[in-house]
Amino acid sequence: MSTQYPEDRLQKLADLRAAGVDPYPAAPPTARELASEVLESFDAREGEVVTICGRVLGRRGYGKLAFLDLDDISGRIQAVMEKALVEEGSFALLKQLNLGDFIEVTGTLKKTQKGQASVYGTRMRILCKALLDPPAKWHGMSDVELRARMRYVDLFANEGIRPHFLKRSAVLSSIRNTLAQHNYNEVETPVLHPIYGGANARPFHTHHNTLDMGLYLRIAPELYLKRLLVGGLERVFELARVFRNEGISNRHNPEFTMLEFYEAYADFSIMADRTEQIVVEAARAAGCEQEDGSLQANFREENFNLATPFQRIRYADAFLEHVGIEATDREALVERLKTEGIEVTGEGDYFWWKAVNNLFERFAEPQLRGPVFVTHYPAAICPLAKPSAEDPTWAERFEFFLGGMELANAFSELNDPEQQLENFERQVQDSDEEAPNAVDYDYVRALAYGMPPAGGCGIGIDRLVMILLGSDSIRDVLLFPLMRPDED
RNA sequence: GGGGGCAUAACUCAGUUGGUAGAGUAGCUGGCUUUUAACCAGUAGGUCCAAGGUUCAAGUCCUUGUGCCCUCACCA
Repeated sequence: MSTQYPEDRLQKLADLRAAGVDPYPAAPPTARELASEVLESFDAREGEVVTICGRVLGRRGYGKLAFLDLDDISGRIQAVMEKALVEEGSFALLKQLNLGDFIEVTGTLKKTQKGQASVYGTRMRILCKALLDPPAKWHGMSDVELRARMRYVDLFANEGIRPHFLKRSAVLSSIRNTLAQHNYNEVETPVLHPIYGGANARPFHTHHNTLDMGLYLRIAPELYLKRLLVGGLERVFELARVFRNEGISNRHNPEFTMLEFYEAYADFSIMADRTEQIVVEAARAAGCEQEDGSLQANFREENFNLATPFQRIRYADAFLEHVGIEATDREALVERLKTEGIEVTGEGDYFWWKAVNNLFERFAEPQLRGPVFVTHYPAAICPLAKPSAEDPTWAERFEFFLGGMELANAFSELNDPEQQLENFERQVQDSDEEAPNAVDYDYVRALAYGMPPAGGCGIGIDRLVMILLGSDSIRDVLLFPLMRPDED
C-alpha cells in the first residue's frame, strides 16, 4: 500500500495549517452529545445549544447554506450551516471539508423547513482531516475481501455493520453475566504452552528467545483450567482465544474464541443446563427474541426455535436411528465400515471407536439440526472424560448441536490420575499427527493432588454468534479474519 | 490439498464478434439559502491483478502465478 494521498487533500491540509487551523487538534471536545440522544429528546429541547461530534458522511451544499450528515456511534444527525448564523471563519472551513472528515459542530436545535430535526451550527471545528475518500455513499463497500481487509472502512461505510458487531459484544457480556449468576470467576491462563493438549488439533509453533524454548500457541485452555479446580477455584471460566493450524473455511478461522467453563461438584448434565442457559441468554442479547416472546434464530435459511428445554438424546440412540446399526453390534459395524471405506487404523478400543464415530459423524451429525444435546459418547474416544458408572463403554459427555454445527462439547471431567496417564500415553502413541505431542505429566501430577468431581464445557463462540446473528460465514462475525497479505 | 468461479478508476459496476477505456458516486472548478442518493455546468482521474503466449491488433482468447469467493476433504 502506497502512502500517496490525493494532492487536493494535501493542499487542503496545507491551507488549513496556513490559516492557523490544526487539522488534528489534540484537545478532546467537551460536553459532547450523542446524535440519537439529541434526536430522541429533540422536541423537548428545541432551541437549546448542543455540541455534536462525528464523521461527515453526507453533504449537500448550497452557496450560503450547507447540510451535513454527522455519523457517530449512536446514529446520524443533520447539521445545518447557514452563512448568516455561523461565526467568523466557520463557514469558510466548509471549503476545506471532505466526506470522511471528523468535525465538531456547536449549534441550536431547530427543525428545517422540511421538518427535519437538525443542529443549526454557530461554530464548526475540524477534529480530524481525512486524506482518503470514503466509498461511494450509496453502494458502500460491498466487496467481501475489501470489507474484511479494511474493516475500519466497512464499519463506517456500510450501514448495519457496527450494530452487527456490537451484538457480538452483547453476546460476550451476556455470557459473562450468566456465568457470574452462578458464581463463576473469570480467569486467564497461558496462551504459550510448552505442551499442547486439551483437544485434537495441529498447533502453531513459536519460540522464546531468552529461554531458547519452543512453545505452542494453545489449542485449548482446558488443562490449565482444570489445574485451577485442583487448586480449589471451584467455578472458573475463560473466554479464550485459541489457535489451530488447520484449514480456513467459512466456519474455520485459525484463531477463534472458545468459552470454557468448569464447575466443581457438577457433572455433564449440569453443564448441559448451563449451556442451555448461556445459549438462551446470548440469543436474547443478540436480539433473537420475537414479539411472542419466543427465541428464534435464522441461520442459512433455516429457522431454529430455542425453546427450552433443549432435546437430549443418547449417542447410541442417534447412532441406531441414523446409521441403522446398533453402535455395539461389532459384526454389522465391520461390514458397514468396509462398505463405507473407513479403515480401522490400529489395535484396540480407541481405534475401533474412532472408526465407528466416523460413521456417526458422516450419517448422524448432518441430521442433527438442533438445538440438541447428544449424550454418552464412546468412552474410548474421550480421553479427558469420566466413564459412566452404569456402563463404562460410554463416557459422561455431550456434544451440543445447533444449526447443523457442533457448538459445544462437555463432560464430567476425568479426575483419576492413573486413568488419565494411561489415556495420555495412548494418545501420544497414536500415529495421528493431530494427537498431543507429549504426555503432560505436570497435569497428571496435578490430578494426583486431587481434583474434585467436576463438569466442564467448551462452547465455540464464533459459531454461536454466527447462528444467532444469521451470518453464513465466520468471517462475518470476526472483525479481522485472517487474510493472506495483499500487496497493493 | 482437489474441483468451480471472480479480478476494469478511490468505491459500485458496464465494456458487443478480438479493433484507440466507459458510467454513476467520491474528487477538483464554478453556480445556487432548505437539502437529505440535492441539483446544474465544466474538469481530472487507468500497470484493465501479474508474467508470458496467440494475433496485424488482447480488457476480451490461451498458459502460469497471485488474491478472494463457493464447494469437497480435515477440524470447532
